[in-house]
Amino acid sequence: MINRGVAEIFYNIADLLEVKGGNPFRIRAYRRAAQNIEGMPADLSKLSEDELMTVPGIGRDLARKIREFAEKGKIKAWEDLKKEVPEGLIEVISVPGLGPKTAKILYNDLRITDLKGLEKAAVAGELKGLPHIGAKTEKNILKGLELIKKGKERMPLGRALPIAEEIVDLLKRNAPVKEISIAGSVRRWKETVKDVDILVTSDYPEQVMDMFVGMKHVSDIIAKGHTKSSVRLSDGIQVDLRVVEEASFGAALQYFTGSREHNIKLREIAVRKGLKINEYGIFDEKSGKLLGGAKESDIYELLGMSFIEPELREDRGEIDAAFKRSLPRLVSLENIRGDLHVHSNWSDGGHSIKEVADEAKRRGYEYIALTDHSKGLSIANGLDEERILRQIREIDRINGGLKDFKILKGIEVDIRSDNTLDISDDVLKKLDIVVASIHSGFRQAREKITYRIVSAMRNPYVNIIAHPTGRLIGERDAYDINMEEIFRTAKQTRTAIEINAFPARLDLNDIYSREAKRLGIPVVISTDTHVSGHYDYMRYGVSVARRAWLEKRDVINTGGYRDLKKFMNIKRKKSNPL
DNA sequence: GCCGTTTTCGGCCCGACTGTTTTCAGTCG
Repeated sequence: MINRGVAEIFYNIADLLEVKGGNPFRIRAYRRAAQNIEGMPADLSKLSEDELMTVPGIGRDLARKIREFAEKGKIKAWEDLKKEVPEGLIEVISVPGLGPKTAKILYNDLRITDLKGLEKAAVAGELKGLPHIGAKTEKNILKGLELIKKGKERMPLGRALPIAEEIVDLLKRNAPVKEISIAGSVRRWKETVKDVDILVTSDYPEQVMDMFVGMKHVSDIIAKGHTKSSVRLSDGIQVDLRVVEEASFGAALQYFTGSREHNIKLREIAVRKGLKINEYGIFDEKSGKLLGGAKESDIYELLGMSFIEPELREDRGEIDAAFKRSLPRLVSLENIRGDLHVHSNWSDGGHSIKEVADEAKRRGYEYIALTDHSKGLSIANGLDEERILRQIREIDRINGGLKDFKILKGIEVDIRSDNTLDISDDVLKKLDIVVASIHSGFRQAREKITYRIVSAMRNPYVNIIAHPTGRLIGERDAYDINMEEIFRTAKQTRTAIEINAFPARLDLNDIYSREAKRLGIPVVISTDTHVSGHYDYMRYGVSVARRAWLEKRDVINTGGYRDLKKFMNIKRKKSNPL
C-alpha cells in the first residue's frame, strides 16, 4: 500500500512549491491529488497509468509520478525540488501568520532556512525593517514560534466538540445572539480538527464580540473585527467566531462548514451557471441580485442539487451524487437500537451488569451485548472459562427480571499473538455473541497480524472484530494489516466489522468504513463503554458511519433483537451445516 | 497541474483582518 507515501510526497511537493513561490493553482493541484489519494481505499500501486487518471485530480503528469514511485520507490522531480529548496523553510511557513512571501524575504535577506535561524533572528530583532515586517510582526512571529514548540496541531474531535458545545452554550446564555451554530470541520465531524468555528446572527455584533474575546479561558486574542474574531484558549485551541445578518445565515453556515475543496467545487459550478456564491448569499452574477442564502439549503437548491449533509462535504463524490439525486439516506443516532460492546465490573468496567443494563435501557436501547474482557487481558481482570459460565448464569437471572430489554451474553475475546483465541470454542458457543480483538503484538509483521484477524474471523463463533486496526488517534498508528484480505474474509465468513465509537479510536475510520459498505460487509457501531458516560460516545461512532455514506440498513445494530439473533445464527449455521 | 454541454488553452472561489502601509500585500480559512 503506497497511498500514504504518495500522498505525503505530494503534500511535501506542494509545500516546497509554496515556499518557492510557485503557481498557486499548481500547488492546489498537488494538495487536491494528495487529499483524494488519502480518501482512497484501493492500493495505488496496483493501478495502471490510465486507471490512475480516472481518479479525480490526477492527470497524466501525476499518474506518471505515481507509477514512477510504485516502480522505483522515488520521484525524480521531488528529489530535484528538495535539492533546490531548503526543507527547513517548510517549518518556517508553518509559523502562524508567516507565509511563503515572508519566508522568501527571510531567506533572501537573512539566509534563514529553518525555525532555529528564524528564532535567533527574531530574538535579535533583525526582522523588523525588512519589507512589510515591523515590530509587531516580529513579536507575532516569536509568539507563533512558542506555539509551535508546544506542539498544538490537530486535536481529536472528542476534545474539540465538547469545547465547541460549551462555547455555544455560553454565548446563548450571555450574549445577544439569535441563531447560533457550530460550523467548520467540527460540524463535519472530522476525526481531528485544527480549530473550532462558531457562527451567529445578532443585532448587536459588537457586544457578541466583546463577550466572546472576554471569555474566561481566552489566553490570546488573535483578531477582533466587526464580523470575525479569533481567540486562542488557554489549552491552545483556536476558536473563530463570525457574526452575520440573518439573511445570510444559511450561506455563511454553508461557507464556514466547508470543506474548502467542497466549497471551491460548488463555486466553480455556480460560476458556470452564471451565479456567484459567497458567505452572504447566492447571487445572479450579472445583475448582482440576491437569490437566496437565509437557509443553508438555498445554496444547494439554487444549484439544482440535493441538500448535502455536512458529514459528506469532503469532495469525495457527494457533489455528483447530489446532482444525480442519489445521495444516501444517512444512518442517524436515533436509528441505533443497542450497543454491542459494553464492559461491566466483572472485568475493567465501572458498574455492575444490572447498572450497565439499566443505563442502556434509560437511554432508549432495546439491548446490549455484555462483552467483558477475556483472561488474556489479566490487567483488565479478564474472565476465564469458569467465570464466563458464572456470568452467563448471572445474566440469565438479570434478564429474567428485565422488561422490553435484553442483555446478550458475550465476551471480548483476545486474539493471541499465536493466532489462537484465549477462550475455548466449547465456552464461546454457549454465548450469544462473540467480539474478538487484538490487544498485544501490535508490531508484528503485516502477514502475521493480518493472519491473526483472519483466523479469528474463521472461527464460527466470532461475530464481530472490534477496533480492527488498533489505531489511537494522535498516539498510535494503525497496525500494519492487509485490509483487503480482512474485508474479503469478513465477507466470506459473514463476520461484522466494528466502528468503535471511542473518540480516541474511531476504528474503523470513515474511509475503510465506506469501503466496507461498498463490499457489502456488515458493520456494527459500538461504544466500548467502561463507565456509563461512555454510552454518549455513540454519536461519534455514528458520525464515522455517516462520513462513510452508511445507511441504516448497512448497520447491524439498527435492527431489533430478533434481527440481531438472526445475523449471529447465519454464521453458525453456515459453519456447522448440521 | 487539472480540466472542459461555452474551452485541448486559459481559466482555476472569495472575502475578512492585520500590519505596514498612504492604497495594499500577506495570510488565513
